[in-house]
Amino acid sequence: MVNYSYSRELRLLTPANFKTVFKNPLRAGSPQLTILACKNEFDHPRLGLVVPKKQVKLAVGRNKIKRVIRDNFRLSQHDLLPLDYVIIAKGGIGKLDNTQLNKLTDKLWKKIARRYKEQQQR
RNA sequence: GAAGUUGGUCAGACAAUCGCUGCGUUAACAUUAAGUUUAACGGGGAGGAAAGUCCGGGCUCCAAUGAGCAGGGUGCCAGGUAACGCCUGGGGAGCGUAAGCUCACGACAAGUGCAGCAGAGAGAAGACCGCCGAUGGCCUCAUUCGUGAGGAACAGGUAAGGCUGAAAGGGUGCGGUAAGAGCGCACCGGGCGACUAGUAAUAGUUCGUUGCAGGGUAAACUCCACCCGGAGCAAGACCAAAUAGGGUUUCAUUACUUUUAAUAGUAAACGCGUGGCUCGCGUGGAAACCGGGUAGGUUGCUUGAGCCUAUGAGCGAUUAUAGGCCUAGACGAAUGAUUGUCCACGACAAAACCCGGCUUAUCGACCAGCUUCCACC
Repeated sequence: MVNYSYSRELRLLTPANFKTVFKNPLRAGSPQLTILACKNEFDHPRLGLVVPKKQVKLAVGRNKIKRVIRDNFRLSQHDLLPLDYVIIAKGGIGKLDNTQLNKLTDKLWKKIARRYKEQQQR
């Protein structure tokens, strides 16, 4: 059976982890979300989330976005390339409902996978 | 039944699948500074405001003998409480037919200040229009030469009426007067002092006294009474790598003296510039122990002024006793996602050391008390 758990190994835990991703990232964007990705030393992907207070005012809203994206990541973790991902929320994300948000993240996973392959071929 | 008012309760429900988190049990693994890591099972897992951070406390560290000053806060009375700026009951004022609601409600007669425009005058006020002109003077007439009558309004008197304003220095009436005026009187109102009721704020169709004495503003300074040490869980406590660095001891090293012998003793050095002094630069070994402490980790961290029920005390806030219950504890931060069914189609909004309040936001649903109106018996 496939393991869909979301343990601590799959998260970016310290500010240092985030910094390394920010330094030299691959980008895939949309008006509502941006994904940054970067190689890591593991054979599994890791996720970090950034939802600024500026973009989503209420704590309830910020939590909801994080949870939906996190769950999406958890379920699709085996299809993703083993990279460190940082997802940044942008303006207008609060207007999306859960299904829209899921579709959008799926799209961006594919997009960033394509970019990564292009870079490797070069 | 309608409208209103007060208090309280709830905060979509159910099922399946996949997760997260900490607790308990079991198993495996590891034993390095720490029961650390992994797996399985069981039973927990946001709010009435978790919010704003506006008050009050606990807790922790720092400071401290107490008191005062400064600064800040509170402000009718009594009670409740760990405490409060909160709550309860009472008084007063205002609003409402009523149930009920609202109030920053100490002192402007301690002192100092402030008040646009208008208005004559705004605080021991003032005289523009007005009223009077008794008294003194002026003019005319009469005269028994003492004065009398009339007039004007110069001096003067006055504040009734008008005017201005949010507000004009008790009100109404009668007397009084030249005209007026608490000038006098009656009634009403006010002040002061008793008395009575009440713990008190305060009240009184009570008694006496006082012509009545100066309006507002203290969220103006101020005065009076009472209260307040500072900083905060990133508080604080503990464990503690790697690397660098601190201290102590021993050994090593170097020089000199000594000895059979690094055996013993003394000094701290050694190298280079430079042969020596001085000066400058560079180097200064090893081990053990001690202390501080960074990364990181543990703890503080949820059993508490706790909740529920019953009984007693109290108008009530609350409290006493007995019994029962354990109800989130994260740290890149859990409490979710997907699908399905149903309905009244789900508001405001998420813990971060913990409590008690206040304030603000909020789709609705339900329960109880009370008031007014209508209908029926």
